Amino acid sequence: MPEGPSIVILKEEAASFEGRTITRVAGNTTIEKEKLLDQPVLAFRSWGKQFLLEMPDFSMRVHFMLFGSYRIDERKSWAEPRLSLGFGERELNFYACSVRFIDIPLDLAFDWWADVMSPLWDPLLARQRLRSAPDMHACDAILDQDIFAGCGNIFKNEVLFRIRVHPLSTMGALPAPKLRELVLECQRYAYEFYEWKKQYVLKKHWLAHTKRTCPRCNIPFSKGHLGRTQRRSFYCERCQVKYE
DNA sequence: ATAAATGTTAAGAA
DNA sequence: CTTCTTAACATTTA
Repeated sequence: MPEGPSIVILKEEAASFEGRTITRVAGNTTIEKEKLLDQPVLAFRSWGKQFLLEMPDFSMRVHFMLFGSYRIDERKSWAEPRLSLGFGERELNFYACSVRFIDIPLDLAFDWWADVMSPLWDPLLARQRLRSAPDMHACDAILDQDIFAGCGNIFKNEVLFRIRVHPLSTMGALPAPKLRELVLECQRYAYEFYEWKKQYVLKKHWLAHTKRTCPRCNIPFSKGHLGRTQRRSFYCERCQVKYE
């Protein structure tokens, strides 16, 4: 469940808890969860793949990593929550995630201009950051949370296929219009991802991720664990241009 | 049924 | 002081 748009959906699902006070705390996390007791949650926010609970004097961050999940007003019968927060008769349950306190104001803790789903998202800044890393491969660039907070491996494969850029293209070699397209497509795909995910049709719209053949040329996709990150790439050698 | 996957971080090595 | 490598975490699906 972990890419940026999924966290935005969680934030919206949790919005009805805003202003409520935490009355019960449980879970197998090793952080000092008792600190949360009697705290009013002022806001639920998200930055990239991180879900944030903002309280008067501190905040909490939940990162779902690869396997994390959550339940609202219900529990998994087969798993103990990492953290369970009771709000009177209602509750939020988080499983298999990483939780951590943040002791500085959230506006200072994160670079809000780097989050592709933030209203403050700044494509110019992203382009500058890409240009300052000319040797960086396209497959690593999209996964870089300092540049594209919220984008994950599905983004990488879908965005590069859509803009016809080979994953091993370097940022320095991309023509300016392509670089611009890459940056804009990351944001555009984020909102498509968000809509499709809400309608439970995300996978149906995958053009490259996990696919075996290229829907444009019908030749087999290439697969490989490319770049610094070694995450799996699905790409078409014929229609995705390698700029190097 | 064994492996691999929408991900990150900490620790140690080079 | 970087930069790289490895392991750890943990659940579901193919």
